[in-house]
Amino acid sequence: MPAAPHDDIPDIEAQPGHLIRRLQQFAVALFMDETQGLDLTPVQFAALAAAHRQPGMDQRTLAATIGFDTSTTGGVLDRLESRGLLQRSASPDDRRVRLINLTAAGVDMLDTVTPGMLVAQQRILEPLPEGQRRTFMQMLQRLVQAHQAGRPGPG
Amino acid sequence: MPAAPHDDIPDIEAQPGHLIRRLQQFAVALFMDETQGLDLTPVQFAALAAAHRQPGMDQRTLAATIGFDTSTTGGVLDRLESRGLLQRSASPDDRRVRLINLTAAGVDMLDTVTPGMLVAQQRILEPLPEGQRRTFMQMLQRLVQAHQAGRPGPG
DNA sequence: GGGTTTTAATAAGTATGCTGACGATGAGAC
DNA sequence: GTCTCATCGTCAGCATACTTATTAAAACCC
Repeated sequence: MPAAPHDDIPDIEAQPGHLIRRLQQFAVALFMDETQGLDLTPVQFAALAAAHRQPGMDQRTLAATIGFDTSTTGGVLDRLESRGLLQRSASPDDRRVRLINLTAAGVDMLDTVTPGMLVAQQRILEPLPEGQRRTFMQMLQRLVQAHQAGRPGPG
Repeated sequence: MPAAPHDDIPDIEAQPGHLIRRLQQFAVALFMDETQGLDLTPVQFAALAAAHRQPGMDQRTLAATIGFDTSTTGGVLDRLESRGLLQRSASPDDRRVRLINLTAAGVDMLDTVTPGMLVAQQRILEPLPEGQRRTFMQMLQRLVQAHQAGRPGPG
C-alpha cells in the first residue's frame, strides 16, 4: 500500500468536535480552579445537585438526569458515599433499587461549592462579548436537547 | 411528591459547563457511529492528523497541538504505535526526545476514517438552523482561543 | 405457578484526562 | 569539569466515560 499522503486531511482545529472537547477541558479546569480545596469534581457536583433537587431517586434516574451511564454513575456515587455526602438505601418497593439521598454534610458541601461553581460558569463564557453569551447558551441547549431526543440515553 | 428543596442550588441543565460536557459526549458518540469498525477514537484521530500535518514532532509539541498533557498523549501514542499506525524514533539531537512519524498504515487509516469523521462533524451541528452553524463555530473558536491564551497549557 | 423476559445495579475491561513524582538527559554557571 | 537547574518522557494514582457481561430481583405470559 503506497498511500501517498494526499493532503485532504482537514485541520483538526476547525472541527466542532475538537473545539467542543477543548472547551470542555477548560470548563473543568475553571471549575476546579474556583472550587479549589473542596475536592469536588464537576461530575460529583452534578450528582449532588441532582440528588438535592429530587431526593430519593434511584441510580438509573439520577444517571439519566445528569447524562451518564449507570456504570460511571455508580462509581461517582461510591466516592460521594464514602465521603459521607450521600446515602444509598434499599427501596422498600423493589429490592434491586437503591435510593439516593443527600446527608447534611452533602447539603453543606453543595452550599459551599455553589458560589465558586457559578463564578466558573461565568468565566467559561467570559471571552464572548456579553451580547453573544445568551445566544451561545441557547445554541448549546438546542444542540443538547436535539441530540438527546434523537437518542434515548448516553449509552 | 413533596421534595421541596431549598432552591438556592441552580439548575444544572442551565449551566454552560454541563451543556458542554453533554455535547462533547454526543460528539464522541457521533464520531464512533460514523467510523464504526475502524476502532479509532476521536483523540487517536486527532493525534494521527497532527502527526500527519507536521511529521517529526516530539511528543510534547504533539500534545500541545491536540491539547492534552504529555502523560495522556504518551498512552494514546502507545496504542497507535502498537497497532503499527505510527513510529517513535529517538531524536539525533536530543536523546530525551522521541520523534513521531506516521507509517503508511497510519496514513491509510487517516484517509479511511476522514470521510466518516466529516459526516460526524456535520451531524454535531445539524440540529442548528444552517444560518447559525457558522456563528456557533466562530463562538467556539473564540472561546477556545481565549482560554488557551489565558493559560499556557491544558494542565 | 413456572418459565421467559426485563430491569437495577455491579463488575470487568478499555480509553481518556489530570496531577505529581521520577529517571535520564541537556544546558548554563562558575 | 562539575554543580545546578530545566526539560522530555514515563509511571503511579485518581476520576471520568464507555461497552459488555453478570447477578439478583421484578414483571410478564400463559
